[in-house]
Amino acid sequence: MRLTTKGRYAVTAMLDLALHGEKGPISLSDIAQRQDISLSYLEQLFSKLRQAELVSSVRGPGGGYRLARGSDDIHVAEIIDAVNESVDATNCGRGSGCASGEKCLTHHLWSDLSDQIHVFLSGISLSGLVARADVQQVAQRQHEKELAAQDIEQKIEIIGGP
Amino acid sequence: MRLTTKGRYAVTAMLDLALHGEKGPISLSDIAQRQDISLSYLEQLFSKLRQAELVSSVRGPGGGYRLARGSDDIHVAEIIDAVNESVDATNCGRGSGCASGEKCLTHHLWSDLSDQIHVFLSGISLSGLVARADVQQVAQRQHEKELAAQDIEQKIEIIGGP
DNA sequence: AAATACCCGACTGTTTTAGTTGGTTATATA
DNA sequence: TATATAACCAACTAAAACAGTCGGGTATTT
Repeated sequence: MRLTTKGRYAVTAMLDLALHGEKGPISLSDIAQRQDISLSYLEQLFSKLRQAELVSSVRGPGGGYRLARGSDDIHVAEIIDAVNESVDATNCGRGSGCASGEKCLTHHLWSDLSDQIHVFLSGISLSGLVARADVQQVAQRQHEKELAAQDIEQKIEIIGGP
Repeated sequence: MRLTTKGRYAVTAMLDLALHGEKGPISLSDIAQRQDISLSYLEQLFSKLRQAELVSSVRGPGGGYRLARGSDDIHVAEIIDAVNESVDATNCGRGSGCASGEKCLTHHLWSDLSDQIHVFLSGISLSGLVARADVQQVAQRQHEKELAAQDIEQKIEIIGGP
């Protein structure tokens, strides 16, 4: 179990899907704009999320991604594991001949704690996060901002588009 | 809150202190041998652990480090935070003008979850880890290994030391 | 005086992050 | 059927973090 900003990006993007994915697939460029993440980086992350069968994709215009399962059935631990690509658990099993548990003792000390963290994050679902009041507040603000941006775009179009 | 092998090293080393620190200060070279971590790297980590006032040091021969507080009063979250040097929380407050919470919304989404993880790890103390049966088993094995190593050293000395 | 062991800064090689570039392929729509 | 959209894909880059090394210092015990 590893926790970096990469996992944060993935969780944030999935949370965005859970918040906006009701009416159909969401394009990555939408998520990129709303959550301020580079589009190409999102593509890399979603490639992994798709391999892990956490999302499904629809190609072509109007396409995008949607959650592969219900938001109550997707948990934070899965998302983080999907983008962090397992990483041989610890640096054991290499040169030190750690087979049969003879050496490599530090490994056990940590992996035990790591398991606990994993169990903890497996208990937090996307719907659980969505239900939180503060998250809804943020989503609301993002929605208002989006509308404002669309409004500006329309006005530009009226003044004289390409 | 970040979770990498760096934090694992720090927690493991602190656990070693909790296990062996009863009879006096423990030298870093002892920990380096037992836990198979580079001595110089440990020095860097303990520099930070000392700044965070999680350990205190004794210089000179017979010196080393000891826990600054009781092992029931030192928690995993503190240790990890100490070596990961905070990292401006998230990448906000830089170019995007995230003051007053207007922008930088993704930040809130994540930091909320991050807080939960933090609270969770704040509930796990060193003494809590020490009390675990499997940890004691590992410590016992390490102790036996240590005795065996000392035995070999003695024999070498008898045969003809420097 | 000598050995121990903390303390400190600078340096190195490797891996991971984060992002870029430049495409190809599938598909809805006009 | 042409076009725009948006997923897909691979290779590349800059910057940071990780893990460790090196060469010194300083305090303290024996």
